[in-house]
This record gives sequence, C-alpha cells and structure tokens, in this order.
Amino acid sequence: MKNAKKSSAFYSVADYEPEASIGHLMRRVQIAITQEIERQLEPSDLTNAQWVPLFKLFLGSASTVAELARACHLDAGAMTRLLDRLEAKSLCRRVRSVDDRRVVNIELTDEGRLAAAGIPTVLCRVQNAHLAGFTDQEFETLKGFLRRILDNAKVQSQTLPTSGETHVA
Amino acid sequence: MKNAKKSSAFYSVADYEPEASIGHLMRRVQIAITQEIERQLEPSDLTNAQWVPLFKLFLGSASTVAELARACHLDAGAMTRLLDRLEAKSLCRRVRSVDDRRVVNIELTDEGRLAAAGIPTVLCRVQNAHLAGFTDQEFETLKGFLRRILDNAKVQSQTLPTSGETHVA
DNA sequence: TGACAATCATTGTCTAAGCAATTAATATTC
DNA sequence: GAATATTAATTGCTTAGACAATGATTGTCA
Repeated sequence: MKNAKKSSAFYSVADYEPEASIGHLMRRVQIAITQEIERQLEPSDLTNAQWVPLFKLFLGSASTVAELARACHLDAGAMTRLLDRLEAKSLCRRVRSVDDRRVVNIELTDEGRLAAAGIPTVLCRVQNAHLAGFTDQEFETLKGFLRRILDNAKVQSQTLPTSGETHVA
Repeated sequence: MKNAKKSSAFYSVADYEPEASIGHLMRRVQIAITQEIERQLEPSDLTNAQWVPLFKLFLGSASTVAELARACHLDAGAMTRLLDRLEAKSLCRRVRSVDDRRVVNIELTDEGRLAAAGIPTVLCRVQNAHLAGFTDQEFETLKGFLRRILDNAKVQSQTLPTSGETHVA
C-alpha cells in the first residue's frame, strides 16, 4: 500500500478546469480528426456517418445490418435507414440470406467498392498529419495510454451502482 | 531525401488496421467517458447535450446564445432550441441585453445553479476513474500528446488544399 | 412436437442537429 | 446621415439517431 498521495485523484472539484481536462482535450482532437476526414472525403460524397459502415463492409469485418449497427455504435433502425441511403447511392445492395432467412447480407456494388477503396488513404493521411512530430516511441506510448483508459472504462461500466448519494455539502 | 526515415508515416494504406488506429481508440474512449458521465448525471435529468451549456453558464465562460453555440460546437438554431428545453425545465432564463438589444443573455435560475453545481463532481470522478493506474508523469505526458495533436490539427485546418498536394515537408 | 424465447430487419414516432431564410439591431462606409 | 454590411437570435425545413413496436424466422427445452 502506498502511504503517499491518494491514487488517481488528478481532478478535484475545488480546482477543476474543464478546458484543460483530458475529456475536453480528447473531444477536441476527435472533432478535429473527424472534420478533416469528412472534408477530405467530400469529393467522394461520403458523409462521416456513411464512410464508417462502407469501410467495414469493404474490410469484411461486418456484413449484416445487425453487425454493422453494433460495429458503428448505432441503433439497428438507424442502420436500416443509413443503408437505405447507401443503397440509393448505388453503393451497396441487400441480399436476403439463404441459410438464415431473418438476416439480410449487405454487399458492396462495384461503385461502392471503388469509393471504399479510397477511404484508407484518407484515414492514413489525416492521422499521420495529426501525429506529425511524434517519435515511434511516443506513438506507442500514446496507444498504450488509450488502451489503459479503455480497460478502466470496461471495469467502470461493469460496476453499475449509480454511485451512492454523493451529497454536495 | 529517401534514405532518412519518412517522418510521420505511422499508418500506410497497405497495412492499415482500423481497430488499432489512434482515431478509433480515441473515439472509443470518448464514447466510454461520455456514456459514463451521462449515466451518472441521470439523477439530475440532464442529457449529455444539456449539461455542457449548463456548465458553461455556471462557470461564466459563456452567457449568450451565440457564445454558447460556439463553445458547444453547435449551430445557433440548435442552441436556441436547446435553451428552450433548459428554460422549460426552469434551469435558465432569457434576459434581453440592454446595451446590445440583439443579444439575449442567458441566466441560470437557482434550480439551474444547483443542478450545475453537481456537474464537476461527476466530471472529476469519471475522469479520475478512467485514469486509474496512471502516474502523475504519465498524466502530464498524455496531456502533452493531446495538445501536440491539437496543434497539428490547427496547422492542417489552415492548409486548405483538398488533397492532391501532399507535400511531405 | 409445440410452446416460448430470442434474434433479425423494418417501420413509426419523438427528439435533436445542420442549413437556409428571416427579422431586428448594431457597425461601417461613403 | 443614409446606404450597406455585419451580427444576433429565431423559425422552417430536412436529415438523423434513439426507442418502441411489429412481423418474420430461428433456437430452446419440456
């Protein structure tokens, strides 16, 4: 046991400065990267919401409505309609599965495959640009930090108690 | 100069793995933190979209519709309606400015101030929890990384050429 | 086998955000 | 000082996502 300082108390209510917080910084990074990707994908007429599932289809990491919805952190209904839009753009098509007639497999059209093929180029370029000046070591360290935060998140989301009534005196 | 290692080429199209990318990791962190904050603020009946402007009002870092919209990365029209909802909950009120009759100053009600006062507690708790296991040194290093990424983002958004001209300077 | 549960995709409904147009007030320019 | 431009807030319209309910199909198990 550490007798020194209390662990993990980086922020306290007394002197909390939102602008300097990890959450705020990370949100701004997220917005910046997202906007830049969307801007560079503009010629492909792909919105930020649309290239994600298209790319997952391209990679083969998801191929049904339910899978795509899960992979995109989206509601199944929302995904149905998103696919309507992609289908209207002739980027994909629906094919009812034969071995499980509940599921609909989503297939890319040639046009969709072409559009999707351009996505990783943009993703690499944008992310590399944002990491300009980083050493390999720093890059790895950053990824390690993010994975540790995700691990902590997993623990916390499992600990479901809405925290005991923390009365603000 | 091809002999020296090309700078900032962490990702390449040939072997791009989305799941391992900085962007993806950061997005997952963002989602995790956001959801946890919203969950802990549930008793206050504050959605994730609502506590942000409420907290900014509380801190005094924004006090008009336009300021709040900018601070929240939101459209002015969207902010107008968001404030309608906050006003309907009696958390804030609109007061037409006297020195510039175009602007509407937003003021917290007592109820709104009370609700807002509970926000930093949650923000600190959630962020501290996600940083469990980090040393002070690592915490500072992480913040430094994020600020450097933001600096890169600033540069990139100023360099407006839509692709094509990718000079690796 | 037959009832019940679970899963998949879809649709309806509500809420919310972006964009464009509008109105009012202020700032600028000649 | 009048014409024009700019800024602030609002509203209408469209797009999108969350939630709930539905219908169809498959899985479970008694």
